[in-house]
Amino acid sequence: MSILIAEVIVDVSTYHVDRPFDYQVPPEWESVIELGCRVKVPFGPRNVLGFIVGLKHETDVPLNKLKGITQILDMEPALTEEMLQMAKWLKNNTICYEIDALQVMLPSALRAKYEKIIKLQKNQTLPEEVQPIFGKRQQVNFKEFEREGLLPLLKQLVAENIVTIENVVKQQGNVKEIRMVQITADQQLVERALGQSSRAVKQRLLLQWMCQHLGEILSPQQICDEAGVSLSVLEAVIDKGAAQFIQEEVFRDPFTKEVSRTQALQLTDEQQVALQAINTAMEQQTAETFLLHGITGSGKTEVYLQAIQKVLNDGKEAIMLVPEISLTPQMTERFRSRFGEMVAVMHSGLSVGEKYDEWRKIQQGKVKVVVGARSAIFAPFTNIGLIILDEEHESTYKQEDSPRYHARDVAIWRSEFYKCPIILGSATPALESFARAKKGVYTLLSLKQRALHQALPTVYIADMREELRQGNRSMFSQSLIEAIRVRLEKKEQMVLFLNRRGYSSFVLCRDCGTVVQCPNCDISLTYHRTTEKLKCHYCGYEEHVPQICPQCQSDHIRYFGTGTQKVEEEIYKLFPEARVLRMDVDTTKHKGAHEEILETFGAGQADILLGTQMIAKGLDFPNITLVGVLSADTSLHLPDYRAAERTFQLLTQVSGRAGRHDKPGEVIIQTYTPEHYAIELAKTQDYEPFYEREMFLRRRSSYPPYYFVALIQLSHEDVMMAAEYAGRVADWLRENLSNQVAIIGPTTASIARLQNRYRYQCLIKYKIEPNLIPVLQRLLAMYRAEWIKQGILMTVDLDPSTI
DNA sequence: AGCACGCCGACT
DNA sequence: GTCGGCGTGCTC
Repeated sequence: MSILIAEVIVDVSTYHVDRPFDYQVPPEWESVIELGCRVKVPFGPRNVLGFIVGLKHETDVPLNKLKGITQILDMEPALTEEMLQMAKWLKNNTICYEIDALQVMLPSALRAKYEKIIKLQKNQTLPEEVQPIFGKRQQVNFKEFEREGLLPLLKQLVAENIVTIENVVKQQGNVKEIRMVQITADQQLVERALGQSSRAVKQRLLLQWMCQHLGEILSPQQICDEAGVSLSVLEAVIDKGAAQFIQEEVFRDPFTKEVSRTQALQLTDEQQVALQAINTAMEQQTAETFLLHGITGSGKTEVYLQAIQKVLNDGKEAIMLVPEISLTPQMTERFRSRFGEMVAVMHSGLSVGEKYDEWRKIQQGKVKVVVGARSAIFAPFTNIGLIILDEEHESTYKQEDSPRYHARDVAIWRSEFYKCPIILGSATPALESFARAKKGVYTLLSLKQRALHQALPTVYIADMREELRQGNRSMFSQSLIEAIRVRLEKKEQMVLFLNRRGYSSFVLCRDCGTVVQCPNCDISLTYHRTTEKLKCHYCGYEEHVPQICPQCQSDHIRYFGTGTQKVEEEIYKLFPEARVLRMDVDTTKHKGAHEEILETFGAGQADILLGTQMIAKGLDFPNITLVGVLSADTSLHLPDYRAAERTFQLLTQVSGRAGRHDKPGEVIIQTYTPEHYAIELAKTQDYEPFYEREMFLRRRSSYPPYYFVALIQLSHEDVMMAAEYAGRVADWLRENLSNQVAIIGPTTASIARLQNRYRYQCLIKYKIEPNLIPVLQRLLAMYRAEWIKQGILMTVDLDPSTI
């Protein structure tokens, strides 16, 4: 009979092996093995993990070269056939290795962990030098030898066959098991035990109790508590055979708090219309993409919830993506209170084990809804009825390293696979999305009214140049100070938003103007008050705050810029009675800190919530009546064609935090460029005028959505080398791409040096270029064959989120 | 990516 | 003569 051959993608992330390798499936596993299983295979001189991507009966590989699979790691395949197809699509459309595409779909717990183990052979004795390492053990980790610098000796020991080296392949996380007790005692056994000596009163008691609970599986603790005996008694009884310990799989529970159930809310007419359109698409099983454009507070979430309810009624599954953890506590709570145990969550705040368990709940069909960040788009459902991307314009939906996928694109791919609709929801859609909706590629659904008919907050623009002219050199405009005072008096809450990007505290010499910079990157160091240190946010470099200027030795050196800590201090100077809650990377480090801060604020235990990016979204508290944006400009002047769009989105999002309930809201935006259209139009929170204006500019300079862009980044330790090869890239692209394509560059990247490497980039703008991917692949081939040896590093990003 | 193989300089 | 430096090439 013919043998079974498996095609395996091995866990080695390099282009040389980015193709399936054939392995023989041992006959006894032929009925077990399935597509998508993880397997252990010999690869060259070592063992690696791999994924079965094909099964066949023939191979071109000569039989003397064909090896067999060593082990099957999954009885139930880790990857579905859909995922295998999706991985191929990802590979071709984002230019990545297939193995990376496969890995990204799995929780990190299932990734491989490789360990080298040194085993002492039987009847062999170790020389004295290595005795202390082994102690009484029969095997030790390779690293222990390495640490002691005993590698030459190890080589000798291997040669003499005293020890052997084994490569073990494990996975990073495991199923959590707890010890339970199964009560198996039959009547006879119990009687016999009871009939014995009158001693062992406690055991007798326990046995009697067990008779009432035959066949049950309980935790040891529970049995001891209920029967009123100690653990040692239970162990004694188990010894006699009246019960036995068994290992039971459990899910680690990431939810800390109970939620009460809620019912569907009454929909407004607009919401009803939107829901109806979505429901129709679900009924007709069409892969339709809806753009749900709803102003802040218009009740998009309620539309999602009711659409998902229909999915559940139809016996299907739903994926709900949210931008990042900032949304998840409030958002997941809302989902759990509506759908209870049917919900799994997936975000970066979970431990490896928790993520694995949530993933298994999805895989085993124990839940029907997943609420999660970007990677949840790969949730292993097999009957998806609806996919939702909330705040679809968020750049966190784009993964910044390989595979550089956009969750929106994956969502569309999966919706076509399952013939189900997608909802892209936003108050400020990405220009690309709105343009597609206007063209009819997406179906536009609009919510123009706030759900509770509250008025939109009034937005006031504070011209900081004017403030400066009037001698106000503080970071607060007069109007903002006044507004804060009023809120404090009225005992209402407020949110102050600091757009910190590129504007954190730095150290500047007042004599020569030197800003202390990172020695490895062209970035100024950020001052951290808590540790009295200067830190580089890009490479992690740290140093103590200098007492004198490193340039001119002056001692007139001081801190500038506005970190959240600085703002907090300023607030206390002006309003000593104010209770400020600061939410930034420093205060949200530990697990659950996010939730704690929001809860404290929600409970009214603070007047002012002060924070960065992370408070811009989702926050929904009735008592917030003022939102202050301390500096709207910081994101406006970044060298990125999306800077204006980002600023408009951000301002609209933060403004939406005010006056969501019965109290009217007010927003104060401080800026040095009040005449900029992104700021002027944020004032009226009117998306379409902004869209028209921005589209005009995009068309004029040939940027998306009119053109597609691809970004090639290149770095080298030596400036000249980096510049030279960046030039070669540009020349080569100009030669090989059609003249319809614009190639911008080479230019220095916005951070010209990072981790001691000089960075250049080329931008490709194109409309239709069928050759683009093949040409880029040839460029990459050239890079891998020659340039990489020169120390060049190059990356290609189709559809970059920042440039 | 690892790991082995292989071909050249400084040591016992 | 040998140990070990890291260039080159392969992995079903």
